[in-house]
Amino acid sequence: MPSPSTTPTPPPTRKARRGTGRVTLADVAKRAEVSTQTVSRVLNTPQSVPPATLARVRQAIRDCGYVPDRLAGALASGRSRLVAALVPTISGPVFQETLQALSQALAGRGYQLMLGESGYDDADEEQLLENLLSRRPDGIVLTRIVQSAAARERLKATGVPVVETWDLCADPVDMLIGFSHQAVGHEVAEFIARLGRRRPAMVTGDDPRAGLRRAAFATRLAALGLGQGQLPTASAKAPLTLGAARAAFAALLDDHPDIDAVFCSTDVAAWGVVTEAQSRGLKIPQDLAVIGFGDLSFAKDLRPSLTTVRINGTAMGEQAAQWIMDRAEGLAPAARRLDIGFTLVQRDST
Amino acid sequence: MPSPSTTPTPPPTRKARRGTGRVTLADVAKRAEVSTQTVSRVLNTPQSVPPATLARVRQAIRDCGYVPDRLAGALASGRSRLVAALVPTISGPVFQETLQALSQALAGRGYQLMLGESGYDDADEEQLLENLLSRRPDGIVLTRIVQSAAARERLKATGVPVVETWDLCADPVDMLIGFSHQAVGHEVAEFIARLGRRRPAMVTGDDPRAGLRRAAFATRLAALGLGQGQLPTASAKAPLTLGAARAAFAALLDDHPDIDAVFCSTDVAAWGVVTEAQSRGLKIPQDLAVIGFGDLSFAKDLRPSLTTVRINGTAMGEQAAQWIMDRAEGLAPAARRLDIGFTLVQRDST
DNA sequence: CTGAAAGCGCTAACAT
DNA sequence: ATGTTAGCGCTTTCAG
Repeated sequence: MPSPSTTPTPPPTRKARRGTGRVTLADVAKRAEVSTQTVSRVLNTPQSVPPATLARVRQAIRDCGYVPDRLAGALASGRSRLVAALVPTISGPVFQETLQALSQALAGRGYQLMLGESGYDDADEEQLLENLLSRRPDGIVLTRIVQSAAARERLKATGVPVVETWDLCADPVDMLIGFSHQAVGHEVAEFIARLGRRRPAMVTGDDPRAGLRRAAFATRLAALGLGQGQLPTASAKAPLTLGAARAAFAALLDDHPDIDAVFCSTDVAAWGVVTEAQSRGLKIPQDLAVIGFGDLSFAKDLRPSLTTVRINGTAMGEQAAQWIMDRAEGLAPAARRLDIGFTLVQRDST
Repeated sequence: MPSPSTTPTPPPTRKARRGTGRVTLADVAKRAEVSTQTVSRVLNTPQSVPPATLARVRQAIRDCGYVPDRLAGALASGRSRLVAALVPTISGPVFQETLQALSQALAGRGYQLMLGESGYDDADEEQLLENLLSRRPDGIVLTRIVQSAAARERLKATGVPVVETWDLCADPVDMLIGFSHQAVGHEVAEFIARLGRRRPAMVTGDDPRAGLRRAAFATRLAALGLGQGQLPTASAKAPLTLGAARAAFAALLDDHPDIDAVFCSTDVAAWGVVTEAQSRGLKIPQDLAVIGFGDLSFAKDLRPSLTTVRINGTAMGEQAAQWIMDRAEGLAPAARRLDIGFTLVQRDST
């Protein structure tokens, strides 16, 4: 069948690619009888378009089933509205509050979260960061301090807004929100002294920050004259599971049956300690005081309810999102730093 | 200081934007004295470049500190290597295994995960999907069946590979991997009958799939002549927390003190039931049989260890990643469908 | 095996 | 208030 007088398909030029077949801005523009620029304005700065045009263009958008290509938009504008978050592990409950707050704060303003899993191992950190950087995120949120010097330099060089969280340090890459793990260790040691316990111990995962808390805890205990030199410690691979914590504590108890207080590196570990202790007929808190870390959602509902160190993960997530979006939109002054502290929540396990 | 004879900055042309100042392919190409094309080949198809050139270009890449812009690459190639995952909530433990498996399988082949949180509410589903689609992902993984008809049509129209997980249905959008929630309900009902329990109940979150399990459970119980008509049920907002489950079960027990078996919509709920029951002096399993759902990592280490329905979340995540990457690379035949089933794991709580 | 040209879909900059 | 032009940084296509 011969085609009508109009030529719907342009005569194929020498080489070059033809479009992907998707509906583009140009299609919408044609339909609404405006320029692509106007359609773009309707999408990005609707207040700069008069109501009549606005309505017409929006109708055209709907008619075409147009979905904007933000990849192309990002390339053209230099803003991806993508934010990368790096967590040691997705399945650990510790950073979930932070992640959730981050994700929600971002989604509310049209940003999208990319998730990267680094493991507790430093080896792949650089590789992973480079992968994320190649996606041109408007910001990167790290749930720890960047370890590798090369990675730190790389990050500084690119100039992406970076927020390090869940820790404090003297020389952050860029922005920093967290608390002092040493201070936690000290405060828990003093708390145990106040309880009158004499033979404290620790059950911990092998991640670096738990190590920081342990060291500070041990030092302050020694200063207070508690324990006998070496702090009895059961260590297991992070992230600790209920079963791993139970097993670790069981072994610890076999070696040191006279322990009367345990500081745990996470609430999950504390839960394991409580479970194991109870199964051996130990009374908590009478025979054994148990202190967790994180104040995860289950801590207050455990039997007995768990004394723990409350960390405001939500605040960190929200603040990180805020800082990054401010920077992306050119509002923020400079590097920022915030110590959000922590709270020792006293419950029935001590 | 006057500049030397060469002109490092080209004279600014009329309008137009100048580069972003970042190192680009062209910079690397200049330094290695090859075309941009060759650099691109080194990055994407190194086997098509002779070793000598390869080495020279790679050196140039290192010297410049070049980080490829995959946003630009995605635009040019039509492949973003971005995969979107939609979960009801980040903080729920149920989908974590799936997410983690997905993330790892993707990362291993250079793909990146984008995370979207839909809530258990259907209202924002379309909005959220459209947001994700505008990022041009190479695939979308959903941890449930798409509810809204409009969203289903939209997804089908775009042609993005879609994997629906954690459920089965007659008419999937595209690919499907999951199990039958009805079958779970039936099997648990029969199991309870075999245990000889006469007064079963349910503690459940208010999400649709838990509802499916409950309905099937209730129907089969009735068929088996168990219970007295209405199935005693405590329902609370999903995702259930330890505390919410405790409270819900406490209320249920007040109304129905003679309950002798409880099927819970998640292991967390079961944990709450166990905790509340024990705090009231009930013996498990003697006085009360408790059955969970999910076989989360803590289930086997609870006291008593928890009988539960094991779901292989890792398999779903890995398979979803595989299917999507295969499709993105043009390998896969067509829509696919897989029932991965489930296993009733019998432990000490029954 | 290597390069030149064209263009992916969009937005910034300049014009009107 | 709206249109025109020139790219963003990369890959595809085609030619040597």
